[in-house]
Amino acid sequence: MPPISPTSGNDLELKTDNQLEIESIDFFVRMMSMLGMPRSVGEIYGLLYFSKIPLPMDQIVSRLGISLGSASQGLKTLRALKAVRTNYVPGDRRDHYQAETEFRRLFANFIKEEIMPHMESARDRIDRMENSLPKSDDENEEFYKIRIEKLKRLTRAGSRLLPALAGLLKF
Amino acid sequence: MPPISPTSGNDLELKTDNQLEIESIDFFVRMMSMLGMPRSVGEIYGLLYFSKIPLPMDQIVSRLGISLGSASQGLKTLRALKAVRTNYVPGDRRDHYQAETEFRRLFANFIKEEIMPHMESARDRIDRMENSLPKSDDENEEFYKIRIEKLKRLTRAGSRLLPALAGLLKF
DNA sequence: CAAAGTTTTCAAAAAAAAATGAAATTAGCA
DNA sequence: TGCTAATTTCATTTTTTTTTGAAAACTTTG
Repeated sequence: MPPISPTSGNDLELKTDNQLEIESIDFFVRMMSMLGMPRSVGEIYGLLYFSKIPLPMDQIVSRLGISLGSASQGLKTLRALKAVRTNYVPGDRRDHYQAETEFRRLFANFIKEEIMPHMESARDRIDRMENSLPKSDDENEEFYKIRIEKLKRLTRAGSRLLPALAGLLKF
Repeated sequence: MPPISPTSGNDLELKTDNQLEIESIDFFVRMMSMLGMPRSVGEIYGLLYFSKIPLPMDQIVSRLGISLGSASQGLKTLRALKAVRTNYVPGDRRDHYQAETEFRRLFANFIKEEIMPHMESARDRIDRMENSLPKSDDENEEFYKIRIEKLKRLTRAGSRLLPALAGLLKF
């Protein structure tokens, strides 16, 4: 699955261009995979990250050699994370995609979309733990209470710290 | 796959015990899975987290209804993360496992073991990107340089910030 | 409003990850 | 040292996730 020629350029540029693209795709495939994102999402973002011009989906498909379905689904994911924006191109009815390269914003969105919902349901589960604690105290009650308290502190710290984290990124 | 009786207690205690255990296992399965850990790892940690006494592997196996292989592999992972410690019990030749419940320490270890190695190889990959930049400048060189610079800042920020993060957890 | 181009959806296939179970290894004890 | 319990390893199976590809659903425009 060799990538198809970039929009501009002669052979030498092309080769160089591709080399950077390949490294970029490699980079983001790994980074995204750390964040639990599928390969295709990393590939798409990696391609767009070093593309000077916004690319339509069919170009993404042909350059990466992935299926339309993957591309569509991957772009949907990236849109949800606000990691790509669509660009209007006059006289072309395809959407043109461009990478959002401000990592601070990307990060903030990731936390909001992917992490925070889990924090909330974690709190619910801790509440349920408290309810399943016996009112009638047994010898272990104190032990259990301490463990539950630790979980509460953990989720509280997470809920406060994670959203603040993006702000700390002083690039 | 019903969990087998806890080491101590009558029927009522048992039931209550199990309820908390179930919630705990549920909680940690999800939390660990957010961090990319397999189900079994979350189950084991969740079980140990609310266990007052350290448990040998065969008890973990029978209570969770997982295989020996899973348990062994899961405990290996947890040991690598220092999320469990082994306990010596006189007159018993099995290892007894106990959960490390100080989340700050757990977190610090996770960052060190699971994240930092990736940051390092990310730097290598960025170096390779710079090498694949054409010396002979083309019209895009400036654009590429800026993109690469952003990646450098990202990895630098990550390498500084993440290890510091654990310290911020003021439980 | 029809036709062509574009994108989404989703059942099926493929790939990747995790769990199993039994053989191999290791470690404690008599 | 030899025996046995405990643990690890790893090829195979199972489960889960991701990708594919083609049909359905939109959308623009002639």
